[in-house]
Amino acid sequence: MTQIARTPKQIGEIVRRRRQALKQTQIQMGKQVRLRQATISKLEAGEPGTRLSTLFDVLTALDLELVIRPRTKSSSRDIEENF
Amino acid sequence: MTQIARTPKQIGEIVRRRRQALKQTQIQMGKQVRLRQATISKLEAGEPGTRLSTLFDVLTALDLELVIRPRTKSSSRDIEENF
DNA sequence: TATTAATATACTCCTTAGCGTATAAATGTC
DNA sequence: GACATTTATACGCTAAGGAGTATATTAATA
Repeated sequence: MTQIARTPKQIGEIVRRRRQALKQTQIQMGKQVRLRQATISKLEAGEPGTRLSTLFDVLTALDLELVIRPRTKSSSRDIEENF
Repeated sequence: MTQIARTPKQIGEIVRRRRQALKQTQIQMGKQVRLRQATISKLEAGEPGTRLSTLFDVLTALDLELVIRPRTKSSSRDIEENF
């Protein structure tokens, strides 16, 4: 139930899966939080330039929350991969 | 150790506390991930327009990871507060 | 309190998100 | 295959992030 996201692409995937699990369309979601269908499409596609406010709007619509925590041992060794 | 962020401002606070806990300056952090000191300053201040890529860069520098999960009962009742 | 380090602002430039609107391209359904 | 629904793209436009650079403010500390 709790998924780690290390890149915008991963966030997009999580959002998409959740939206589909809730059986909602991008348009329906967009209406709830006043975002265009195109905007949601790009977020799900993993656009790195997506704004934090947009992400939070979407998380709200999907009843998801964001948690920040120290990287776990198992994952922290791939830090360099991001650069 | 694991903190919930529901707004850009809360993310900023979490980032700032973590950075200070690691005894780093905004400049030092910025060098690690090629971000200007000013950019980090704005993120910590809670700029809603901050880009996802910027957030991930910062989380990487601070050895933090982002988790997405369904809202907990205790917190889900304030969803409307975001709108 | 004088000085130094750290953070917040400012200015110009370039790029891009997100808006409205519209349509192409997939995907589903009969 | 035909039609409907959903998602991906496109165009013009406005607003704003982040770059470089520089400086004003605000802590820290001698």
